[in-house]
Amino acid sequence: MPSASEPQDVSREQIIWQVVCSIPVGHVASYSQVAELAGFKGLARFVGRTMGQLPEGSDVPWHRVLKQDGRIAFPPESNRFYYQSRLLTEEGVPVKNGRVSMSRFRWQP
DNA sequence: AAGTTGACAGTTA
DNA sequence: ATAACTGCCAACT
Repeated sequence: MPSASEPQDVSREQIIWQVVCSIPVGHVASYSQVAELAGFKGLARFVGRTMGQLPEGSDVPWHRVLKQDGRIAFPPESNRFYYQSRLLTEEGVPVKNGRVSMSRFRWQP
């Protein structure tokens, strides 16, 4: 029996991370896309908030999740912005001006 | 209980 | 293309 103070949406986070883990290398998805695939259509912000709770050493490819227009969600010039940009580039997804071409690299399940 | 926040998105100007 | 504004909803104060 889980303690009452434990967040009860652990399964929701699991579902979201599972969807993110299914994004193939070399492809990306938007927050809203992840939300919809996870069965939480319209909850893009919730997906973003959930991503923020990922531990640093996680296997979840969080860097493959971008805004709908292909921009990185972090503030430009920030450390995380550059980090995500680097991870994507190393995977073969070019990032120009903090942005990925969704028409080319958007994951289509 | 009420107000604020946010790794978002869509519409309008 | 950019910016302002609105809608959204769970988590947090």
